[in-house]
Amino acid sequence: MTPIENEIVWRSECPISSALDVLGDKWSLLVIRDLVVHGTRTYSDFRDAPEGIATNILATRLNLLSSLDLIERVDPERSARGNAYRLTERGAALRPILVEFLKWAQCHLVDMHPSIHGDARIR
Amino acid sequence: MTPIENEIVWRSECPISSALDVLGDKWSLLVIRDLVVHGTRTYSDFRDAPEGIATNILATRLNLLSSLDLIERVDPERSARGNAYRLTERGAALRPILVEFLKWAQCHLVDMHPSIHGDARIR
DNA sequence: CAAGTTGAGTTGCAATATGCAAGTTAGCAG
DNA sequence: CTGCTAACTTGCATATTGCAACTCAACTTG
Repeated sequence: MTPIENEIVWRSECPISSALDVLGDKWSLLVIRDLVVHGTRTYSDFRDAPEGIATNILATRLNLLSSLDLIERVDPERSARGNAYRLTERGAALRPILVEFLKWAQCHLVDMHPSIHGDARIR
Repeated sequence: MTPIENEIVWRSECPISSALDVLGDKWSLLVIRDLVVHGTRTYSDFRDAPEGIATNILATRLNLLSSLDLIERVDPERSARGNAYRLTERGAALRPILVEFLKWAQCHLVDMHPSIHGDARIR
């Protein structure tokens, strides 16, 4: 087990910049998306999502999001195997961000990405 | 002038994933933020923002966002010098995403980032 | 209970992307 | 036409991502 360095470097005191210091990459919000859509997800569920996240990236993201208290194990007592992840309250509060991304993409991305799913909804 | 490769690789047909294919990095949404807050910004305005974007990154982001029609020059006829950028309609439609990031950060990031600006508003 | 299978990661290394400093170019002011 | 400066570009060091292979512990099957 590597002692993971989770030091976030805050680029400024701007809240938006700080949110992007945490979530501003291609994968973190997709992990959150899967949890918003499905409620709980195991490691292999995430790994098998259509975007194809690499397993090392997945592991570091799950660790980072856990250490920031955005996600947690469904059963903290049990071992990793079969022990899914779910959103904490703080993580669930990211939902409106995903909703706005969804709305924007459906309005403004359809013409540059023809096969985009134009009528998806977050349940 | 380098012939810039602007090929976006779409990881899936999911709209949220596609939005992150475009905007999922630490800098793009900060450029948008500056334009949402200030209306127009020149190259040096962006460069001098507190987050300290490197000039090569800034140049590639401005090119990318322009080619995606999220931002544009205020005066398309004139040369670069003093010719600010502004949001297109498509870019301005990103505002609600930034608003949700702001709200989330102010609620949930204050305790892990003490000096965050807790009462900022997007005008 | 030994052997195989599967979930949940690690590790090593190649390919990209980011960060930093310095250099270049083209408008403008005088 | 000379110097100043905004707007980039380039080169190179460092960090992050992506891919494939490997480990390891937890079940499950005979």
